[in-house]
Amino acid sequence: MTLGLEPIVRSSLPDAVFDQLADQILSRRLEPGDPLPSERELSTALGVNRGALREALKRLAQAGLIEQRHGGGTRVLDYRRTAGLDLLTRLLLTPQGQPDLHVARSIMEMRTALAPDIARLCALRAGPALHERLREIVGEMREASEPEQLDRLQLLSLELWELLVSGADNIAYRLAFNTLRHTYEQIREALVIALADELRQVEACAQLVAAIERRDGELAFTTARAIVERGSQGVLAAIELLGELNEGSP
Amino acid sequence: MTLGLEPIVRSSLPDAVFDQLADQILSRRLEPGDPLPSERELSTALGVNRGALREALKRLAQAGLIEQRHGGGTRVLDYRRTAGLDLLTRLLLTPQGQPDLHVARSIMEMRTALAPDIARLCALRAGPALHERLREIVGEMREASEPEQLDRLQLLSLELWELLVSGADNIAYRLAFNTLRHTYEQIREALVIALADELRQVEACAQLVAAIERRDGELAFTTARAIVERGSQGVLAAIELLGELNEGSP
DNA sequence: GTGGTCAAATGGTCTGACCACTCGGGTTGT
DNA sequence: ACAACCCGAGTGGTCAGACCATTTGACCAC
Repeated sequence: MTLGLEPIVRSSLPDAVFDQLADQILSRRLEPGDPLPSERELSTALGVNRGALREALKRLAQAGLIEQRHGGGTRVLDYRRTAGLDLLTRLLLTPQGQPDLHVARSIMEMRTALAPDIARLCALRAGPALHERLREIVGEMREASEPEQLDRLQLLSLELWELLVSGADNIAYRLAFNTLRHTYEQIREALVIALADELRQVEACAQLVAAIERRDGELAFTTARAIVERGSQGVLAAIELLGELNEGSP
Repeated sequence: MTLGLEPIVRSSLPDAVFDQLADQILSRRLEPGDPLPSERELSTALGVNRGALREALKRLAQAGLIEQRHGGGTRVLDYRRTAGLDLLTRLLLTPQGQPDLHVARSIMEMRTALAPDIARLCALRAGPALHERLREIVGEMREASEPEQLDRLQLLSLELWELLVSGADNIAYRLAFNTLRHTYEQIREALVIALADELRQVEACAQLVAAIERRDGELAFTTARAIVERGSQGVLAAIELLGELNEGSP
């Protein structure tokens, strides 16, 4: 029995402060170079303890959004120059909860650039144990495609790529994949539809796995590229359409 | 007059705590699932105030290394599944200060995958203002290559890629580039030597810029790929050699 | 077994104080 | 008039101790 229950989110005080200040900075209401109010001012203004505020500020500093100088105040940084990829998770959704099209396009492009190389390295480096698990996933994908269950196909696709990334034995790809997956999960439902074409390519996935088992890096590369481009092109086209619509009604 | 002075690092208490715990986790001395001592225990054990400790823990949680549960203790996570790309900065150097070869290889591979697409997008999207600045950089590169100044060539190369990333108009690439640059700067001096072959390709850079000015995405892609592969192959070969040496003397 | 109750341990928050550093303006010496 | 110095206000950094909120598991009643 599935009730569709979701765990209750109990956001802590520092989290709330972090969210609020991060939004102010990312929306350019606080511009790079601007000084932040003092910790004492901020804590009273936000109605939280200074300790809680400081935990939030430390996180903002780690994220590359602000810079604290002992005795010299706190300034807003230009996140486009100082923040790392992890910030993507916060950038995708605007404070109003809608996906930012420019960010979405960026993610799709990055995915298209990385996925083929991940498949290629996986073909070169994965062992038989991983091959076995890849075959299992493909088997489940086939099951989920006869009476088409897009939801399940999406989860299986994620699992497949999880395995491919593991097999690629590249920690940078592994971590970047984690970041992309976090952003992905924020709009998972919308992406089921946008990526439907890609998710339906079960046989292409089977070919990809076969190429990997034969340790054919180049074939794995091109096959993966074909799979991923199918989805990306669909999403990019949709984004372009939406962008033009938005221009008409600013 | 250049004295080669470096700014004095005044690491704060939370930073020191963060470093120490992060090293414990990344070196697997604390394994995923392991419970961390309570905040009160840790703070007395480390000799710092609980507030300072908490700021460090918050950062560890944001980095995806630990998970705090109100009332239920704090556990170590599997950073390979939960951390984002930003962690790369900490992974490259072992606690002893030596570069981790597996991480270095990963970074080189990622760079090789991203750089060509960055150049391609830059060719498609950059405007004349950027073209102008690109030409300037190439000009300076030529100056720095007659009596060969590898140091200066390295800085100019970084500037060039900084501009290319800007021109690509892709926030994901932008942020990933920031992360990679941070890791890069940690071993900049060693990389001057390892990437010498790549840095010397000033004329190839000129061709890349020319391709971008002609808005020829495909040409920019292949030219950039050629440039970057030159350096990566050298580094990868060196890494393989060092790896074999290490196996002989564990 | 099932469910309720309670106490201990843990993380979350608060208060108020003091230390360390930066910065700008006033002072001093020339 | 100018430069060097000094000092105090303001800021971030650290600390101690207390109380609140939640989890957890042991214990108990049914």
